[in-house]
Amino acid sequence: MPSGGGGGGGECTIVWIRRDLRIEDNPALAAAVRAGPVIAVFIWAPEEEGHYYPGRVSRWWLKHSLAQLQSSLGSLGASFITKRSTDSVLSLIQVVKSTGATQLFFNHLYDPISLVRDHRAKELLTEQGIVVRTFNADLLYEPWEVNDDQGRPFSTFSDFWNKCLSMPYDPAAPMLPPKRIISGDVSRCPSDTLVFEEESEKGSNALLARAWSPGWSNANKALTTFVNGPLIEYSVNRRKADSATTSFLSPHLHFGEVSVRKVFHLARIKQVLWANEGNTAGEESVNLFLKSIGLREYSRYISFNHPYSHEKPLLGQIKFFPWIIDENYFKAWRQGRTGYPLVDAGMRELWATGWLHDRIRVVVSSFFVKVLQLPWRWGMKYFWDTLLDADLESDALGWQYISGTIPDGREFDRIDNPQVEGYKFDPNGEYVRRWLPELARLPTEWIHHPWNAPESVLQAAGVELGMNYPLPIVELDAAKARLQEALSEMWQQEAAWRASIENGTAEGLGDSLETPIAFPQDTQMEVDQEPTRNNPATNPRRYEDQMVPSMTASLQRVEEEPSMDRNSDGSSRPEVPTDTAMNPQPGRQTMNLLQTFRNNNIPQFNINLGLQNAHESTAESSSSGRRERDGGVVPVWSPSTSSYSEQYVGEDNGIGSSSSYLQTHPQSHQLISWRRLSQAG
DNA sequence: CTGGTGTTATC
DNA sequence: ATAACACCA
Repeated sequence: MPSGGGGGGGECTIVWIRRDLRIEDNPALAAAVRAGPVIAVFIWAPEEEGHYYPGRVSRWWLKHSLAQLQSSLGSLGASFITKRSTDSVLSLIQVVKSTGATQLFFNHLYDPISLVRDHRAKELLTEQGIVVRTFNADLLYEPWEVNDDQGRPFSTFSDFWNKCLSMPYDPAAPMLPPKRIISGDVSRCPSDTLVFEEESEKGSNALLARAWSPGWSNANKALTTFVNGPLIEYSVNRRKADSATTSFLSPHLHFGEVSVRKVFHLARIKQVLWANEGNTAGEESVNLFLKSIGLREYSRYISFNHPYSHEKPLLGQIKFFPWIIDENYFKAWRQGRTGYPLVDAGMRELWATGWLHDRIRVVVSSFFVKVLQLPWRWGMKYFWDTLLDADLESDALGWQYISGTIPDGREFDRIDNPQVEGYKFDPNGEYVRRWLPELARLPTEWIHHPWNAPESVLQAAGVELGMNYPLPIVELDAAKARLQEALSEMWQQEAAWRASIENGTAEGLGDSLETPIAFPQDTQMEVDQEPTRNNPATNPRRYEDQMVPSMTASLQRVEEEPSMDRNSDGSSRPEVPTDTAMNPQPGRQTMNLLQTFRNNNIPQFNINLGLQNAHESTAESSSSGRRERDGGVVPVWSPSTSSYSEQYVGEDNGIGSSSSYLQTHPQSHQLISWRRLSQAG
């Protein structure tokens, strides 16, 4: 061990590593190295995530990524401490005390739980006399940097992204990794052994290593491979359901194994190159790829400005939507037994591999919300549990988009036709045949709508509808009709709610309806039967394995759900002072969030950063240029920063609308405006 | 030029 | 679903 020679009883800096598992372009690490002796710390406290205890494949990734980081840090000379904890902040304090460290540096995160935890970390450690500095490592621009002409946050993606692409200063250039790190003294701060996978999960996890290589250096390889290969064809290939043409960077990016800024810069370099060659297709490919990077940025932006976006719709009308609470639907969807081949193929792939092409994610989630009318949070939770790149902010954005609950989301009344989508994304049926062996012998003509196939064709293909492959769980026409009914009920309820607000009666109606539907509690989350008879029998347990760990974890805390919501509900009106006196339940995670919002006016966000030099290239100048922006502020959501939250009803004041449904429901908008006027006057 | 038809994207 | 866009007669 490189021991604490340089540190000598203190003066060292703790770098708190989280989802920034890299040594390259890691601003907190770089700054710490510059400041003197360094101790890197990783704290595993999954219980802090509440419902969002990481799923099996996600934990598998983390385990391997962490191992690689640890060995890299070790070879640079740094010590790496790992701690098992149920309270990260307390553990941090212990680490600081036992190492005599005087500084704590870490990089920003933007999910709701981190916003609260990191804020608390900063407060408590500052109280202890520790210098706390935090940095932007996860985004091209901090959420508070990207505003419209009036200094307000954008509410649509395209506006947001256009602004990002035309900022007066470029995203910071990526920094090189430190050449050598002097370690602080860790002799009095032992590490805990971290356990990321249960015995029962190991078999299933072994399969993952065939397809994926976690870790920062593998992330760099994946990036290089992509930028030098598939990127140029990205635009042409993006329509294919086969995932072979995507960047495969999302899990790497989720864990911060590679910096988005590096991704951005490398892609941009290629773009300039191709533009000079007159390769417009290549140029366009980069635009499209960067757009998906932009969506990731936007998801953080949304999460920062609306910290409940992972559980509450941003447009509030939807809270009156009569969801169909049907766990059999839910189960059929998870098992890939809906009777719609493209949907089922996607769900089987997700189940088996933890991966899904973005297109297919849209197909299956849209089916979930619009055809099955299941509550979107269930679907999001399942994605969380099963996706290798599960990411709270990105997934929340995705599901809200599909559900039509953000201003630029899909229309409420739009139902995608899986058959049509099937021929679009999988014209030859290869994808369906790969994941639905029971349909493998069906001719392409019928592969996406076997229910229409002549009996003779089905027989020849060995398909028995209702036996080895289901009939459609819901007919599309029926789904359309049912959706229309549900929507008109939603509008009626909304109108009634507004009317009752005006009368000053029935104030609570909206609240009671808004209680989110708890995640299913049944133990039947595991698969109770073989999904298909013909499925490859190579590893029949695989299906069960996939299900058990994650959903079991959610079970343990399902009972907390209602109170959690009450909290979130209270915080949704942070501007209303009378509310502050109510809901005192302290000690709850979300309560902390609530308290933070209320007690904390941290409006120091709109720092003008016009001074940024776009062309810093060395670590030194780069971070000194960045110090002002990164040095002190821990991102914490505060009502004062999002004046435009008024625009959303998510926040209970019933304002806000997407242009698309404005047109179809002008009366609703009038009511809203009227109410707004009456309030103002 | 113009209207008709087909294609594509929508976070 | 639908609007923007391209292409064509």
